[in-house]
Amino acid sequence: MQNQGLFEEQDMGFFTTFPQSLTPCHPLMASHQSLKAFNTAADALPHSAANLSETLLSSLTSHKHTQHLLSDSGRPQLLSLHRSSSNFRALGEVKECLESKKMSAEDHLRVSAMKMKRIKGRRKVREPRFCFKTKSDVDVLDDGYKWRKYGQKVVKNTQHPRSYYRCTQDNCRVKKRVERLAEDPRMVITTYEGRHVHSPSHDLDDSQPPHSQLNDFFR
DNA sequence: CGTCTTTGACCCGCGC
DNA sequence: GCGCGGGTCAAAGACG
Repeated sequence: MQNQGLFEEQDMGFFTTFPQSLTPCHPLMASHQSLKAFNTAADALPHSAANLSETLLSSLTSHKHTQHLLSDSGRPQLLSLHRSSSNFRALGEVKECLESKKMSAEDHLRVSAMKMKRIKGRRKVREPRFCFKTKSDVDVLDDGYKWRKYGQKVVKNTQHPRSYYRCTQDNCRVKKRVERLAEDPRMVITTYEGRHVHSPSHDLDDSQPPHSQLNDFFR
């Protein structure tokens, strides 16, 4: 999907909930799924929401990690309980959400897509964004990339400030926003904006996909 | 000394 | 036009 001229790309969100006990790999794995779904969904624009939902669901079910879990759905062989449970939960929520079409603000998963909007008189391009909700004590989850904080703001009607981070890599304009849910301060909402043009900054353990694949998440 | 965080100021879009 | 609120900038300080 391209931003051309006077268009503004609007929000596309993909929320999911992860297990309470997190290790560095979990947000990364989860973001893999989210991004895969996100990228596919983004490519689906400007199709209808129904088409998008189908595309999103098929993307999730076709993803190899998910497929592995699905094929073993009776008695899954899991490399990591946390990682796989997050995959499972994400997929389950997508299905539930899409089938019931109940996507309230309380849902842990939210899928939305809107058409491109023409902006008159100014050039405004918004990077693709996606976000997810995590139950965690720490605000900043280790997603393999290095971030520098460049701002903090108290958002109206919330008692917790929102933090703004930029990827420290040169020429990489990816940003992320971190805030705590007003209704449940244990939940951290992380919003990524843009796509990385490089690999994660530190190595991951053997159970992780190779860097080329990781890099592909944000391409 | 280099890097990162903090934080007040500033910018800009939007609603009234 | 004005005020509000979200997002960003940048100077100063903290830290290793």
